[in-house]
Amino acid sequence: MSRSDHDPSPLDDAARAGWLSYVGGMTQDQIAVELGVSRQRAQRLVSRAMAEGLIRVRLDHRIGACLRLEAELTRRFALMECRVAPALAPGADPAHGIAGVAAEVFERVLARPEPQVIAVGTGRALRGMADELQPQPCIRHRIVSLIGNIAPDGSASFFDVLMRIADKLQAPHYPMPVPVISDSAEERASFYRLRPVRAVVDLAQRADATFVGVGQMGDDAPLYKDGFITLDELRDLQRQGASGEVAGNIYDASGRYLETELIGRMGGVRIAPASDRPVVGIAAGPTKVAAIRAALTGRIINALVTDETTAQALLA
Amino acid sequence: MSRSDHDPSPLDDAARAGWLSYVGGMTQDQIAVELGVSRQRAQRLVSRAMAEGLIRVRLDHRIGACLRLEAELTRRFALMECRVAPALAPGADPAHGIAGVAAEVFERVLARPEPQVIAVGTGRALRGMADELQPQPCIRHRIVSLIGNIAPDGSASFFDVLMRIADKLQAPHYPMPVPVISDSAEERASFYRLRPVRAVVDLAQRADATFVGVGQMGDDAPLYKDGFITLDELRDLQRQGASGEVAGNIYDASGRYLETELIGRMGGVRIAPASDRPVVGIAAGPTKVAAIRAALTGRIINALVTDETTAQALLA
DNA sequence: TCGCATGGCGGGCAATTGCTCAGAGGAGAG
DNA sequence: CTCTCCTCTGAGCAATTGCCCGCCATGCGA
Repeated sequence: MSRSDHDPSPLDDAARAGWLSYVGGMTQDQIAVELGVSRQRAQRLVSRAMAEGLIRVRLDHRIGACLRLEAELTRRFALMECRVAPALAPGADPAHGIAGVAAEVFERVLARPEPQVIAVGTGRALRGMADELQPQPCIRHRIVSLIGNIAPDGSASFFDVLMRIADKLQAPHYPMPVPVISDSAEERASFYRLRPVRAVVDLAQRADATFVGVGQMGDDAPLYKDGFITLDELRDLQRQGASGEVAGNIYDASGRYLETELIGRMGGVRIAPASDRPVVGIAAGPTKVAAIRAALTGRIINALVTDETTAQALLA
Repeated sequence: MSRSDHDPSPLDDAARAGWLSYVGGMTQDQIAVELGVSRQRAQRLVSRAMAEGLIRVRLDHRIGACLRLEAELTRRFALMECRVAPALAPGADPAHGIAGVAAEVFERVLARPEPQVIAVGTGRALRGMADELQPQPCIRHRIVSLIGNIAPDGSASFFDVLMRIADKLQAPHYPMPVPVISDSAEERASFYRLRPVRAVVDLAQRADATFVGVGQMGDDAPLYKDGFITLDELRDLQRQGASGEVAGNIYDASGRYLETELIGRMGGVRIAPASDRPVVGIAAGPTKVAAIRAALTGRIINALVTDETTAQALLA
């Protein structure tokens, strides 16, 4: 087959190989012949296409067991929406399985006819969701960040969820220009006094839908592991009953926000409990069960995307 | 792993196996262990999940060569929209490759904020698109058929595109209660005089977007092969310069509708040329090149989803 | 109750895929 | 100009997958 076109991007070849493999169902030998390369190169291209996330896989069948868990969680915690992804292998990254399902929930919000303001947090699960989103122009919606992404060392973008989502949707987006943790409550307040900051905070607080990860406050709490707080500070929070964290706000086992000097310096927008608009928690994994349950109990989140294993633990 | 749930649907197991395989990336041996079945059964379940269409694969990367073809087609035929899917193996079903791409275009129409009336034709390509659509509730839109689906022998649903789409979208839908071919022009006219029929026809004619297949009029024309017209009638049409067919209306090489006694009996809604709203032709394959080019030339369709090979032929 | 058709199940084998390893080629520093 | 480092390449091999075949259970008619 004469493929006379000059393919400048190396990803083009990968995409083409992935297309032939996944859509065309061709064997790697056939792909190699079609593309005029060696079998090994074809295999590398296909594997690259997968690794680069060029290929998006969705399952159209809702499994009965998951539907039952969704119904039970919805009833028990009076949720506005709930999605349970099938269990993956016990050792696998729990964020991976729920990413696609979370993306479907997000896309449903995008499908609403009215222009939406959508607030997003950060974290591994949100990042996974962003990667699974189907690219589509949605310029009528606005995406706003609930939390700054400036790390203690000044570097940006740990998991830059906002930019990735806005990029896929070509939507206007509003980063939160505030440090995750300021040096003092005064510094935080001075940020919040700035007019542009206030505008973003206002937008976030009146979001039509909110998507957040849920952080746990055990000994390997993300806040501590990512260097936002010290071990001493973590221990102190644990002593005060910290159970979880949503958008940089820490709450106890009943889902009530804690108030400490440290928390007074944290930059995230505080989500008002018991919102009448969906606040979707996206989280799974055995370590997060307590944090998720607390957030559900306190109605900090009123919708949930999780996996089967976590759902069972939440109901146990 | 104790999976104590009773899975009533056999598809549930297939879906779970497919999930573990495609999302979890597990080997069939691991899946077998996880599900507590033999390796062979796991393999059968995974293969079943694929065969039943439970798994939807999309590619997120637009290949440069295809983008160039899209740009050139758009320019040459003054198209409102154009998408070119990468080439598949020469022998493969051309409808398969373009189905996913067509579904993306359709979904973009669904994403419009205003309630849309979407008209659809029939055929293999449309059917493929329907299968690739992502299920999502879109009750604000209406789907209307351009053409009846009553075969000469009275059986319904050759490729019942309308129902499949409406089913996935839970959208109101309007079938066209008219035979594909009536026995006489008078019979056709009497159908069209019925108020419910008129209502559907009106709706179809003012659709905000239209999706149609393109039929060719060679010796193996679908109209003839599916038994809607006889060989003699086909020959007669060919003599009169029939080049293609869209929604049961036949046109010549310059894309002008033909008028014959036979055509006067055909039940499809005639699409007005040069519409100011998108009329998307979904078609690919070497046999269809002439029919597509004619439809483009006559501006019966003003948007196109096709594959690389066909695109090259159209531009040659 | 028996015989036969049907359909699912596991065993085994051939095809396909993924991975590792040694070597080639190219860019950049000295 | 040469050396080194780094990446990419192709070969070979082990793991994985797909498929065919004989077997068994179940259901239906005689």
